[in-house]
Order: sequence, then structure tokens, then C-alpha cells
Amino acid sequence: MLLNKNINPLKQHVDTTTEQVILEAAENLFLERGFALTSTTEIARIVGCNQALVHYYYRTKDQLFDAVFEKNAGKFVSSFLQPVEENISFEEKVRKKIETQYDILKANPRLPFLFFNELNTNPGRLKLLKEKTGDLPGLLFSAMESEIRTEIEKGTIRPMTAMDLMLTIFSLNIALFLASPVLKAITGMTEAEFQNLIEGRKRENVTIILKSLRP
Amino acid sequence: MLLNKNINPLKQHVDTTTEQVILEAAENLFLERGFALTSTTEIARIVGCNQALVHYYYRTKDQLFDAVFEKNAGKFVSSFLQPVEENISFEEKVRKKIETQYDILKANPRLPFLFFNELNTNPGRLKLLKEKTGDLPGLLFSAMESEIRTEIEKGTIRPMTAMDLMLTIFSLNIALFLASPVLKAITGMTEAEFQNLIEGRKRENVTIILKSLRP
DNA sequence: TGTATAATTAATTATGTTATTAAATAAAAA
DNA sequence: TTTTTATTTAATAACATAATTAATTATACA
Repeated sequence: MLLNKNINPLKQHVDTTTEQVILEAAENLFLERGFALTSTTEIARIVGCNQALVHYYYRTKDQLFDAVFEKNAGKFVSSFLQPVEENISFEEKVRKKIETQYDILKANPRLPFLFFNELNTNPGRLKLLKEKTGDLPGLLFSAMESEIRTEIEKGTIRPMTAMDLMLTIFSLNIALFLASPVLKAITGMTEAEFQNLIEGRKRENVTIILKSLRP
Repeated sequence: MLLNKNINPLKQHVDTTTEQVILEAAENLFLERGFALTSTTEIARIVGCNQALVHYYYRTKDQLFDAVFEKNAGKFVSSFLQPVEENISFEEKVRKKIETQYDILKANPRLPFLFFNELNTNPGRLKLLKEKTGDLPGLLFSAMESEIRTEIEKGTIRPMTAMDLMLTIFSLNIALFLASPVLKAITGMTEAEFQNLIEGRKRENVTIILKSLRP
């Protein structure tokens, strides 16, 4: 990479290419403001390069966003599809599922915003997502469905559907991250206090869900 | 109102002013796509009027959005602040709180999207919100806090904070509405099936939360 | 009816944005 | 070193959008 003028010196590991630097800057901005409110001009400004260079590497803003979205949507979707060990109790499986997803979100707190913002505003992206995930969700779903049925018959959990359980896990896990700017603003929490809240909320989500399973 | 050309004849109740029609069209678009992806030109196109007319009534796109956001954020915030009767059990109060909020969201399913999209992308709006709500959230909060403490001391519920309970209610209630486009797309549900899901989810949320309160 | 006022439009300005092109510069290869 | 290729920039085209202005049309009212 030739570019080395206005760049934060800390970021100058020898083998970051300009292409990567652009992608990272784009990722940060897209995660912060979404597609519509991010311009290729601003990406270039942050990278410290000419705006045409952004297009040189990624041709269009759409393709650049695609690269960012693909990568991040992948993380998000995988947070649902992450398999859990087989030889543990149902309760332990559920706990693991919640915690795994929560950890991924904690490490990528803007994921829910990017994901829902884009999929609520761009119908084309929804189609792509469906094509990409294929029938994986369906398979995962019926696997969970049968497992739940077994537990219900054993009397270890109350009657419910796989959809119920999935939605519950998902709802409790994502909402905090979506609401974090609002929450910080109206409560006036410090960043440390908020990190504390995030930490505690993981256990709380597990508690709530495991209790809610009981017959 | 003079304007009556391209307008859907069903919408021609005698006393809708052009100003109102513009506001309604704007509301629909802002709820559907958010601020950035909505143009005053498109609002005008839908109303069937000249684009300058939108500015004639509302001066700027910002002011028009303000009008829409104010109204809708009000609904959303009130879904939290809705008071409940005093002479019922704690459990009944919680149930009522969940259901009241859920009903408001069910009647205004795009509220969470508008609210979070805007507040995640526009820091200025966060400040306004904080100023507007003032210390109402704090008051409500400490009221709930003391009520919860009482219940914990009585041994009727497990230890938890008001923040915990609020976040749980809120998380379970909003997530379904935020996720609805994604959910519909990847499951391929019909609208009827989805309405059914929404219906059942209200009771489910109550069940989950009430169970999760138990010591 | 005629006049003042309100509502509406056509035309235009100003601005920002994406995308392209041609030229300049740096790196790699010969 | 020279030549070729890759990277980067300056300039600008093409377009959309928000906002303004002056002119036109409709409404109210004297």
C-alpha cells in the first residue's frame, strides 16, 4: 500500500492493504449509521484517500456495502445456527445457545442495528438473505421442534413451540444492544455502568428463559 | 382543500386538509423507510401534489419528520409510562403492563423500527428525547424499584432490579415487531399466519415473564 | 362582482453524492 | 535502467434532492 499520509500510525501494521483499510472504515461507518447515511466521500475522508479510490477497489457503494453486510450478517446468522454439543441435557443446550449468541453480540454490539436497519428498509436484501440461508433455518427448526416435543412428553418443560423458544432467546439477546444508545441517553449511565449492565444481563437472560421453560 | 386529482377517492372524507394528507403520507413513508430514504418529492408524488407544497406547509423535511416522530415517539414512550391500577396484585400489574404495551405495538407495528432507527443514527434526536422525557423515567423507575423491593422482601418474587424487569418486558415486546420482515421472509409465512403468531405471542410473553419472576 | 388572501404550481438554485475518466505517480518486472 | 502494470489523484459528468421564488389558480369575503 502506498497510502500512508493521514493514517493513524497505530494502524500501520505493515501488511494492511489500502483495500482492507477502506473496508474497515466502511464497516465502521455502515455499522454506525447504516447504508443511506454513509457516503463514499466520508469513507475516503476517514481513510485519508481520494474518493475515487473507494470506487477503484469496490466499484460501487452497493458492492462495498455488500462486502460489509455479507460478513456481518454471516456472524449474526451464525449466532443462531451455532451447533451445540449433543451429549448434554436440554437445559444445558439452551443455556449454551443463549450464551453463545450473547457473546457474539457482545463482541459485535452494532450487529443487530445493521441487520435490522438494512432488512427493514431494503426488500431486495431480504430476498438475498433467504436465498443464501436456503432451508438451513427450516432444518434447524424441525430439529429443535422434535427435541422440544420429546422434552414436553417427558414432562421436563411446559408445552411450547420451537418458534416460541427461538423468539424468546432472540428477543432477550438482541434488544439490549439495539436499545443501548437510548438507554445510555435517558439513564445517563457511564460507559462502565453500561458494560456492567451488559455483563449481568447475560446471566439474567439465561435465568429468565430456563425458568420460563418449567412446566 | 383544493387538491383532489390523483387522490384515492376512498380517502376523500370532506374535512381532511391537504396539510393532513401530506402528514399522513409522510408518516407512512417515514415508518416504512425511515428519514434518510424518504424524499419530499416522493411524499408529494404520493399525495399527488407539487413538491413545493410539502415545503409550503412544513418548511423543511426535518420539521415534517419532527411532527411525525414526535407523535410516534410519544405513543412509544407512553407504552412504557402507561399507569396501571393500584389496587391489584403485583403480578396483575406486571401482566397489565406487558399487555398494554403489546397492544400499542400491535396497533403500531412500525413504531419500534422508526424509534430505534432514528435514535441509533441521529444523536441530536437522543438529546431532544432526554430533554422531553425529563426525569419522568427516573421517577417511574424508582417507584417500580421500591415496589419490587417490597415483593422481594415478602418472598413473592426472586431478587431482581427494576431495570431487569423493564428490560425483559421491553425486549420481549419489541423484538417480534422489529424482526417481522425477516421472519416473514425466511419462514415464508403468510400474513394470516403471522397475525396468528402475533396474537399468540402476547400470552407467551406474559407467561415467560410471570414465570421468570418466581423465587 | 371585485379584491384580498390562501393554496398550488413551474421553474430554478444550491448542494451533495455516486460514478467515470484521464492523467500522474509508485511499484514490479524485464 | 527501461518498460509495464498497479495505485492514486484531480477533474468532472450525471443525477437526485431540499429548498426557494415568482407566478398562477382557487377561495373567502366585502
